[in-house]
Amino acid sequence: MPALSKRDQIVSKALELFYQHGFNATGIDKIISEAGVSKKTLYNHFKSKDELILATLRKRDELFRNNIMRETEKLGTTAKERLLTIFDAHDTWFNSKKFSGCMFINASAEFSEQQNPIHMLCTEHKRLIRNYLKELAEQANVLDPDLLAQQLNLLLEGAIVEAHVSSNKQGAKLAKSIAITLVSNAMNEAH
Amino acid sequence: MPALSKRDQIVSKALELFYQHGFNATGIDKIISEAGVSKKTLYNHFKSKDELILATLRKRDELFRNNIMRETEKLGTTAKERLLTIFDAHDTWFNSKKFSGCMFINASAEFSEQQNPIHMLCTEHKRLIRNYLKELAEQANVLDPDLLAQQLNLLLEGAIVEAHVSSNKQGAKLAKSIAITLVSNAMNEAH
DNA sequence: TAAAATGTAAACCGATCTGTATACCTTGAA
DNA sequence: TTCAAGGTATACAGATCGGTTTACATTTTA
Repeated sequence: MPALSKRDQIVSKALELFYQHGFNATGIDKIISEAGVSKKTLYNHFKSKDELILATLRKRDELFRNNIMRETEKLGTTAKERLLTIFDAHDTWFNSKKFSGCMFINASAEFSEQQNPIHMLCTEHKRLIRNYLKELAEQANVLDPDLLAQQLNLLLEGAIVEAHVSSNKQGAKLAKSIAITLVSNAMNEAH
Repeated sequence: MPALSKRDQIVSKALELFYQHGFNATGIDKIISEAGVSKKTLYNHFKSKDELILATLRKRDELFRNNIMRETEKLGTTAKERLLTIFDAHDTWFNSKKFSGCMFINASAEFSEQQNPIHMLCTEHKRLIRNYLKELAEQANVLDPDLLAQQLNLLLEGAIVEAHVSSNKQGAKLAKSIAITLVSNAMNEAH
């Protein structure tokens, strides 16, 4: 049995190509030739390119959140610390090779209709990130966990855009410094 | 003489189509048929599709910044006020019909290589927005205008992404509430 | 009024797109 | 050992892509 199933080979390569070059700019022929798989095999596993994109983004969501959460929780011990170390985790990501922005922001740019299943998956990804922040905020016992989660999420998204569009690697640190104030205020309110 | 030159007809329609459907997803044939112009005319004015995209984004930059600055300065009188009314101006934009995110963030998603001229134009647009914020901050006499400009710019970008990816129309108000704190702190430091 | 510039419509180019079909091969389990 | 499942390679379909060319019409200007 191979290390990766054919399906996983396809998704893995699609993940790489879609992320680096975009969705409309990446053809099926390129994916199959680089994945070393026949076209029939691809269409046996996925009904259409859109289905492949959806499967790819689902995988990306899983990998990305696992990575961010692992890194965040490695760098901070308490929930309060982790509300800030998530910015350091993003900093690491921004400085990684082949960083090309947030794949879900990128997908939303190409599939901008709100009702498009691909766009809806992007919305869901952002909700899950916000929900992770909310859980941390609840554990940190702040007064309004939902508000703090929304605030920090907005800072993260601003930092991601800065990092990608403007190649500004200071975005994460800048966002973190604002976050420190917000977390501090949210804690004081709770006491 | 017509109200619009052929060139302007083309750019105007390209602006609409590229914004709504993306760059790679919008073909030259669609632009010329909707603009009511022959293909030869388009290629007389633009050497290639990439050149048309560049011209379109230059026009978008001009229109967008004019609109945002006019609205910001209509809603606020002093520079300090305007550091906050720019968030209201964005709020109005988010709630406009056919809002599809920031065209420059969208373009950066499809042309993600840093050295690509299209990507570079997006970087420049963001720099000009940040520069406008810096000018306002200088006029408001804050201690570190450049820092405040970077902070507020990051908030604006976070709000834009929230508005587009998550259809969250509260992003502008959320960002503004954070901005109030930042502006207030920046003013105190200066006295 | 004649010439030059700019426009149109449409055919055409070769490449590429998503998706299907055909024919053959390999592999694992009954 | 046979047979079905799932793999390969390749050709093909019909549409569309960016871009060029041709032939003709209109407009502008000298």
